[in-house]
Amino acid sequence: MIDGVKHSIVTDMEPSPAPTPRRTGRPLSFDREAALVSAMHLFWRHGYEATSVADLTRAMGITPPSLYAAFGDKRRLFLEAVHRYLGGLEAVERRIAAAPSARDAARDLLVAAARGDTGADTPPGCLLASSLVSSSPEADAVREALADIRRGIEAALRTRIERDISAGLLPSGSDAEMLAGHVFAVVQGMSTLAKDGAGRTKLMGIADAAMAGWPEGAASVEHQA
Amino acid sequence: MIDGVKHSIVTDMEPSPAPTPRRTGRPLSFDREAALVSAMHLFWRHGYEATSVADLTRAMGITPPSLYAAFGDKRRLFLEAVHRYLGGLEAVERRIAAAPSARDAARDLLVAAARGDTGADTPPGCLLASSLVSSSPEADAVREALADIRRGIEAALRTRIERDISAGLLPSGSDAEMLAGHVFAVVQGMSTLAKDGAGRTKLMGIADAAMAGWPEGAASVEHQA
DNA sequence: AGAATATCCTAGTGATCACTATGGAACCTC
DNA sequence: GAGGTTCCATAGTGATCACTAGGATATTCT
Repeated sequence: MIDGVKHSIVTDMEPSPAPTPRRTGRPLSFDREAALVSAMHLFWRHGYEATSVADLTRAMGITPPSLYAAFGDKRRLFLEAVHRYLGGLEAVERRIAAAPSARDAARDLLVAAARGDTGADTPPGCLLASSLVSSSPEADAVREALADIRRGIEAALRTRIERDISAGLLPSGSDAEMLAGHVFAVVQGMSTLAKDGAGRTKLMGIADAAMAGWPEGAASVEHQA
Repeated sequence: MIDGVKHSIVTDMEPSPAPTPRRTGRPLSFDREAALVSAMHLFWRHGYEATSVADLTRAMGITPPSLYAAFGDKRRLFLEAVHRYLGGLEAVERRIAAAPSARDAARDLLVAAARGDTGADTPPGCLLASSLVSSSPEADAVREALADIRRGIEAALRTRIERDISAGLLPSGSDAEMLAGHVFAVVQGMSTLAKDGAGRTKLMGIADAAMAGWPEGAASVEHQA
């Protein structure tokens, strides 16, 4: 609970205060969006702490003062890159909520992770899962912000599962927290496997194996109350 | 394939060259084993890169020259801590090979991970899974050594599964690589969840959920050839 | 005792860390 | 153009990084 981080889906630690379009003065000499994407790729490949500001400025093609003027500091740049990575945090959760069934939501999440972790033009693994799992004390606040995002996505999946249980589409004995936790653990784990060299075929097979235990219709189930 | 790391279970990058008992000279003024355990806990909590030599010497109660004399350097100290963490690398793989069945091996691995990730007197998460997933270029060799250990354990599980398939204890259509990969992904993922705050009850439930899809006896199976 | 050996601590190595003060340059509105 | 505003690059800040000379100290061997 460092620095007053609340357990909300939208973390307290917002990236930058919205880049309001300037009306006067010298215009930006670089493409802010392209620079952000470069930074995202660097964080994606090397993680938060192992990516230095010098690395970032080199890849983004700007000098340190420009980086700080445009993005605040390394921490906010990273969080903005994460938001950009997720295509907007809310989009992920909306997509889970809008899935035809909890099973579809779970499978979509696994397949999207398997694909995203093994893109031909992107670093292996998942930015959200692997860029900051262990941290030094001074990066703990950033880590906690990431954990908050992870917990938010997991909670969205759990909520979706609970909805299907209530609607009778899943056995009433199903444990939504464990089902969601399992799927989410696989998503996290696939990122490490991808970084260790696993390819898309393998991750897709793992997604299948993970879904094999998904409860069938509204029949008997092993965790009966 | 940095620095000639081979894909063997015992990595090229050995920790220290076996602490041979000295016969003359000033004796060690500290408990090498206790110091190693202190270092292990620090790496466990903060990861490889976020743990500085200054942090280590403070926790171990020794000065930098003593650390370097006793353990080589930070990299070798870390790898020795990992070996110590696993209770000897071979022990893990021997245990997998010696399990009564592949199913037992998988379940044991998951339960051991759930327990190990949530010990009352140890940091949350798994040293092997979480201490070095993303790395700077100069730590890549260490990361690759860790990945080698991870792949070795996964391979041991896959081999154990293949044995049961050959023996007819699992459906012949079972895919050993995917089953092992799934279990291993869950093990990795549980570590992140533990670091994000998940407790033992939750991780045990996830272990159950992961095993729910394990193929039954030698009957029909969905991945039929 | 004296020689040999190995560890001890103090103090520092150059390199890199995230980050910024300063002042000139480029754009807007007038 | 003039004045105001904002971005640019140069050049640095002190702190920390992993690591190590150098000389004193403690133990064993002869």
